[in-house]
Amino acid sequence: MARESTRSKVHAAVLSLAHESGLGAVTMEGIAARAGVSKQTLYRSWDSTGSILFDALLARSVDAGGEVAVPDSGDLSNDLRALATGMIAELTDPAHERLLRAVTAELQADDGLADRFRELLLVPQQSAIVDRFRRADVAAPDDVAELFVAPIFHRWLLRSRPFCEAWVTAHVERIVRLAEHAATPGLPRREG
Amino acid sequence: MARESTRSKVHAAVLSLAHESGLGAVTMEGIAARAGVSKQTLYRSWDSTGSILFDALLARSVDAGGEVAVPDSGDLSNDLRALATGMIAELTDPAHERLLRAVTAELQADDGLADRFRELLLVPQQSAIVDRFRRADVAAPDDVAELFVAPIFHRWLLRSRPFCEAWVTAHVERIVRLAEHAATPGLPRREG
Amino acid sequence: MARESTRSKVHAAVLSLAHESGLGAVTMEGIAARAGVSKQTLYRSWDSTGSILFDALLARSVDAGGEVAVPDSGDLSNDLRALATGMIAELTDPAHERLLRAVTAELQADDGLADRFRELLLVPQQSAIVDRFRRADVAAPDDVAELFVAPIFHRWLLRSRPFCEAWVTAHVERIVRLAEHAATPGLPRREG
Amino acid sequence: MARESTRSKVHAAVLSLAHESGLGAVTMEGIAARAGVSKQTLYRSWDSTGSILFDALLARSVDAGGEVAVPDSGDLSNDLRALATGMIAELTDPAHERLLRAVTAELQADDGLADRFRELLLVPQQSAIVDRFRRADVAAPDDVAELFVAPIFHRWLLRSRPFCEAWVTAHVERIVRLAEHAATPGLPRREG
DNA sequence: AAATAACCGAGACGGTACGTCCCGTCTTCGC
DNA sequence: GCGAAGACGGGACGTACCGTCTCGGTTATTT
Repeated sequence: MARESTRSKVHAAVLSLAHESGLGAVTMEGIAARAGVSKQTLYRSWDSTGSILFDALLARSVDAGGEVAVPDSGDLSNDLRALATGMIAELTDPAHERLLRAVTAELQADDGLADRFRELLLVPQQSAIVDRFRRADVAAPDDVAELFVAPIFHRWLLRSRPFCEAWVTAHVERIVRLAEHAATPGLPRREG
Repeated sequence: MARESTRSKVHAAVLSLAHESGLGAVTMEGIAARAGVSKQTLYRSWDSTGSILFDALLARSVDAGGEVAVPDSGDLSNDLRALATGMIAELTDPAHERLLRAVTAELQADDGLADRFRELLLVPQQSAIVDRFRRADVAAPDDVAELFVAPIFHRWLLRSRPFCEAWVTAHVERIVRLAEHAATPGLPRREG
Repeated sequence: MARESTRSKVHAAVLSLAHESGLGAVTMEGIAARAGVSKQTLYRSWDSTGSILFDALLARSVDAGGEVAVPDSGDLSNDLRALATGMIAELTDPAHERLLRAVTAELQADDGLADRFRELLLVPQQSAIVDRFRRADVAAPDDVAELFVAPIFHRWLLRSRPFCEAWVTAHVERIVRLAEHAATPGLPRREG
Repeated sequence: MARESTRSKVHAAVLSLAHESGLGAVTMEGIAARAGVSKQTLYRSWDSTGSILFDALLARSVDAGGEVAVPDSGDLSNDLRALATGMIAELTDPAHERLLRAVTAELQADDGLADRFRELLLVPQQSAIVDRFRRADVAAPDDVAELFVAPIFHRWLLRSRPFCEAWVTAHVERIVRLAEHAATPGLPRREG
């Protein structure tokens, strides 16, 4: 398997290409040229630009300390607001956005990639959020977490409505209200 | 602009190609060949396969009676359940899914296409749903409608979790509960 | 089929490449680049570098007036000497040799090319020589012509022995002697 | 230099590849794989597929008893006919032809290979034939031997005319006639 | 017998060329 | 005079070999 130096050269190349020239400019030949690597070396380790892109994202995420840090201050509202703000910041960060959209686009056509994406990035991240709800004794924490996260992705993926501070506040408030009503009744809750 | 017969031949060609051979097989040359039309004719009316695909989807949607029929029986829960089931059925219909995913993927890279998509397909559909909530005197009907729709798209786009009947029921119940609490208080509601 | 200007650009390119850089440097990509032509254009009209090379040689030969000029002064010895000297000059001309060797090498591996080569270049040339012998009333002119030509090619192809003036003279003398003995007896011969 | 077992494995590999898959299929990588040898081992001992091919042919020829056996029954005509028939059989033997053509093709492009080929295979073989003519007291035995051999190679290399029994007979007869006239006059000849 | 070197298999690597597909433009020719 | 048919320059695809270059794991001495 690929030498470590090769992998990192390739990762750097694909990230810079995706960032500066957009999605369509990410080609196997372009990556090879930018990384100073032969095409065969790419094909030995990856089977598509999507794989490389995903691998690069994953490596970066691992380097960056790995798991998503879900804040847990005891105040659910504040924590969710911070979380939402962070997610939005990451999704709309000009340095990342094109890259993330590229991967999302590839997911639509490549089932294998979608599987890896789900298992390695989506599930861990979502689990962390679910745990935060569970710690707040929310019933059906999976579903509530999804309800919290989905509108953010929806707006981003379908560009249906722009993000704004007011909406984040209102959204968090709605989710918290829902969570309270869904909280297991009769049990002392760690937080109010 | 293209002759009507040309447009329909092209629409038929692109739909059949997308359906039978997958996303990658939709090329300008392929469409031209399948439609019995010259490439120049395609380029005169469209600028990418995404445009053609989108145009075809739009035409089909118009032919099919146009707007999404949001049920309005007076029973919000039943109506939402029917609506959700219908959306899920359309999104996962093997005859359409590849096509819809193809367009979604193109949206990530093509801002102009994303704009047209939002204005011509997304907004009308979403408005109809918002209207349904408004008719039920739900406060912030836009946000609630989004909260209703987003998890469905989220599951479909990121393939995060499969669809199942039980989830639909629970999801609708959660949305309705939220809507009730958000309903403008003090006004007689058409439904309970 | 290819535009005439394309053909001539390609011919010029392949001839110059073969001349200056040797046999191995003649590649489809190289020809395309040198000719300012796309690879697809080459593949539309030819299936190998050998075909292009052969086509170029043929075109050049046609442009140059076509058929081999076999001298016919009435003096068989002198004519044969001139013919042999001309053939040797052409085969060893530094401007052509690599090119001719390239084609000869390709003939060994490509039956179709060998057929075309034989029919379009070899047979006409050989026929002209046979005719010269026939006009001298030589019996079995085909075989004698072959006996005349073969050693020249043999030395060239297998590099068995170098060419020199003395050998040419001796060779021609031997062939003429053989031809005289083989001449149809009892008939007045045009030449002695 | 390579271990003897390696050499023979490589020879076997290259011969079988050339035989079964044709000239183009003989590659360094293919030979290494077939022989169960690393590429580096090949490059340590040879510099091209042509070298290996030639080396294999040479080894085979040495194994087979080495020199060409030129028949010497005392009857020049019969001996030459046998010799010609043998050469033609070898050249057109389906088991060898592709291989021999491959080497001949390589000779056109590789001067060093051509030198080795001439010295190690061609000269010894040709000398044996020259000796046969010399024993028959033929004058200029080199040239006559060449005249005898050249048409056979000519027909084979340029595929100019097919081999047939009648031609062999006529060819031998012509050569013998020429040889008689060229025989040193006034000396008793060992044969008539 | 253990130490030491030479050799070898395996195969990653930067490259070049292959032959194909599709891009978007431009030209030709028939209805 | 419009439009199909398709040639054209170009760029990327994925593959096959090239010749070079480490790697370990034998072999075969050499001590």
